Amino acid sequence: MTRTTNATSGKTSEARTRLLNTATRIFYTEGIHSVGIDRVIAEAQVTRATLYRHFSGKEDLVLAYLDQADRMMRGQLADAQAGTGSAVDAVRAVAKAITDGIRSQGFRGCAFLNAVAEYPDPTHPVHQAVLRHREWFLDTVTDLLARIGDTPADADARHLVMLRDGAMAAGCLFDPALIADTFLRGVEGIVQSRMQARTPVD
Amino acid sequence: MTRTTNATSGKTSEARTRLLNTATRIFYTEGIHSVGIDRVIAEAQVTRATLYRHFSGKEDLVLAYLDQADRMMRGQLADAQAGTGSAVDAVRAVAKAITDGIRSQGFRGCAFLNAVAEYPDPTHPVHQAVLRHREWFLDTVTDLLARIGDTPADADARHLVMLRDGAMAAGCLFDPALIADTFLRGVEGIVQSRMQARTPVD
DNA sequence: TCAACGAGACAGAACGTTCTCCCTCGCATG
DNA sequence: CATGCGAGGGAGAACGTTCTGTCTCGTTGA
Repeated sequence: MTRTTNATSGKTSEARTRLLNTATRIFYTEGIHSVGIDRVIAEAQVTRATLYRHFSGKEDLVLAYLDQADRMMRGQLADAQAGTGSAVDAVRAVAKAITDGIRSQGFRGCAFLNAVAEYPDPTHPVHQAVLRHREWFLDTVTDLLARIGDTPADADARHLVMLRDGAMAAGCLFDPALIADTFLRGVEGIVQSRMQARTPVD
Repeated sequence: MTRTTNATSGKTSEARTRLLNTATRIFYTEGIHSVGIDRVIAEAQVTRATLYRHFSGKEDLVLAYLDQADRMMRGQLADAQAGTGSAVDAVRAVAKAITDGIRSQGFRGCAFLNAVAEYPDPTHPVHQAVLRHREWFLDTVTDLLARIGDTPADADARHLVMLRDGAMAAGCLFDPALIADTFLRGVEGIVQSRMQARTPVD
């Protein structure tokens, strides 16, 4: 997580920004292992030395890529929830944000699921970054669902995350509109079942 | 899809079998792009020449790996359905086969979802092999669910496949027992809703 | 006799990484 | 104001390693 800043101003380097944005675009679109450093520095229009001035290596660049994606997603979820009155609306807004992503052009699945497929080793920093992100997401969804009804939200949250994972995985392998529709129906089912606020089954 | 057979007997070469089994194990466990053919030929205890005698290249080996996985999965599903009386039992048997896989040691997610994460190009043979496999699976699930109730099965089948994709993706990133439990609950919900056999909502 | 396989050298390319050299700003100090 | 210094960046050579793929030659066994 190298974060170089201009010595004088507090702004981050332009070259670093270009580098990270280019890496994000290429890694997300084409994968990580199949993309060499040469591709990134060429399309970012920087030199090799510049890359290694800002990042300790390719792995560091990958971690920065995932870190940026993580921040963006947290921001997206915060924005989606903002302005919603009820918890139900908040869940629906989050679900809509997800389907908007799936329907958007250039959608290539979940950056974290894609990354972890290339880093199966649980001890690898990239793998662990994915696990941290997923832990945050599950916790966030659990808190959100807990505000609907009075039953424990853990199982429903896992259910929703499972649907999301499936939707994100299949969104670029099948008709995105159908995937989005299926996901939204599933989420609505979870919401409806929680709104009845029955006592726990177990 | 090179398929070399011994000229005299109709049996496939032992070296080829060793090669393919080794490739299956390593590709599934560690990914594809991060594994060189040196690893495969070393652990399969064959020479480089033998590999290129049976496969035209690494890509061909990857395709054979996925082809074998596809055949195994079709066999698993057929076995799971065999001996089940009702369609409901068949669906439950398929679901159990899936959760058995998730709970099994060495589970690393869906071989096809993992592979497609490394081959995002839709025109690539590996990517297309994944799409063919997924098409078959969705069709199979659709036929299976159509035998329960009298409502159109397409939406429910997409729902079940989405749950499966999520379960397979998260099965090696979270507690497999909880993932399996969540998946089975979701499948049971689909089955129950179909058993009520109400008329189509649309 | 002939196909399958082992052993290993080899080529050519791509990989990530480090290196030197030079230029150009911005700014702090004399 | 002038000077100089250091950081950021460009250009590119070079490192050693690894990769896929091809090659020759010897051996085995049906």
